[in-house]
Amino acid sequence: MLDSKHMEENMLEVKKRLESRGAEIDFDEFRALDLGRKEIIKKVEELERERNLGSKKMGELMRGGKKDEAADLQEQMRLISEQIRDLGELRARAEEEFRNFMLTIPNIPHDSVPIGRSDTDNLEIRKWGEPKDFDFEPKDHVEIGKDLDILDLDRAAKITGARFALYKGLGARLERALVNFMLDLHTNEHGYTEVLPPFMANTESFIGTGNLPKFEEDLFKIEGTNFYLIPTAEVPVTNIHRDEILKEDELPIKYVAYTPCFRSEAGSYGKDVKGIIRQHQFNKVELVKFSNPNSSYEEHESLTSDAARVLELLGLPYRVVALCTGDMGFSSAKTYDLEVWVPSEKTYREISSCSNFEDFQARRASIRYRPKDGGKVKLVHTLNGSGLAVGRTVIGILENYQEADGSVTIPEVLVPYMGGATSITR
RNA sequence: GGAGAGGUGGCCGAGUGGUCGAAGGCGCUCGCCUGCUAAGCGAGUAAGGGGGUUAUUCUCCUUCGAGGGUUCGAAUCCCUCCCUCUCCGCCA
Repeated sequence: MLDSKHMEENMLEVKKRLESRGAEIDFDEFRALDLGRKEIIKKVEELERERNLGSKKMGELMRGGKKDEAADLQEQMRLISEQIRDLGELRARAEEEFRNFMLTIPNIPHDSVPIGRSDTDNLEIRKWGEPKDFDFEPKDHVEIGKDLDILDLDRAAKITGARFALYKGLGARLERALVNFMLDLHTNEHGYTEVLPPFMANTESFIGTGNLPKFEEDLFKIEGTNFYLIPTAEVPVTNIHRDEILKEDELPIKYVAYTPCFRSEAGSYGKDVKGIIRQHQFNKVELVKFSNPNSSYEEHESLTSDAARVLELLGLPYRVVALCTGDMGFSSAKTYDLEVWVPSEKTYREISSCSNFEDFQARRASIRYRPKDGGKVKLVHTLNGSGLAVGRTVIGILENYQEADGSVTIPEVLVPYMGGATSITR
């Protein structure tokens, strides 16, 4: 959520920046809702003040035993109370309307974000590693998985449906090995604290991160509750500190969490239907930071390189891309995507998305900190990034490490996590 | 699932209809004292919103788990819901 005061005072600027990401906001409506709300607040508060004064007087009269005077006053007060009740309802409605409006406005892109409309306008920042030259035609991960009997998509479809996976043998082991490898790396070497959150969260949490109210169709809802399956650990982990005031000394707080992620993938029919690129359920290790606003962009850089380090240690070629204004997520002020090389497609595919939300989520979720110098409490900045999406890392390994004989070599760092296995063979 | 207790400021905790945004303690900030540390003494210390200045100050309103109700007036009484704890039952 944006700061409504800032919006009011910099309307043209904000409008321009939002348009750069393709968001058309009706500022006339904003103004009308905001002014209407303030006007009614003023009226109600004036009446409430009268009521408070009257009540105080009433207390004095009662204690002084002046019953007649008290009776007169009581009648007046009754009228005021009625008005407060009526206007109070209007006020509640006006404030809710205003808030609902504000909740649908996306974040303002940071200055450094390239302007553009779609992913074709994204900016490549850097590349790491050399895509391998195969002296045979590389297979895609579906074929590899089938041939090695480690990935069974047909049976997953039988069990549940399309866009689900069944891993088998060393395939299942590889998924688990990656989760453990990533968690160990981020906790031991990058200073993150491991958390294991609930895999469902309530409406408030989803509003906090910006997934609700606008994107309900992307989520799986649990019938008969106000719980949704999490589409990313970002939701439960960011909400760890919802409605809290942190100490400045505690910042930055850095969490890493493994969770499965559940996405309805509404609107992506026919897209990435093959293999395990796009699933209704997938595993992810997520990095989340709560940062001092002064240093959130440094934290963003380091978070991105923490995620990239996983790819480097696994020896997977990747590139870093700065998303353009038109391609960024709703809540983000700036996003880098990490993209891993996929030999069968001869292209890079997203494997991690690292974002700085500035105070957008913090304002929605009321996550603040008390400055050391004793000033007013301030909103923190929140950040997160995949470190990494596990299923897509499996794709990267299967395809980049495949051999002419159909086997797949296990990257050295993973061997201890694979029970000593150095390759997957038929 | 059954029975009971409870949710109050950054934290703990008192408070059963008006004098309560709320005692006391802890923590924190500043000052004093002190060879260092600790202790001691004094003062200050909730958040959100509206108005006014916009630099500080000022002023008003709201908030005692959430939402309704009773009342001239609710932290306090009533109802519903959420959550926590204890005991019993069941269960991974």
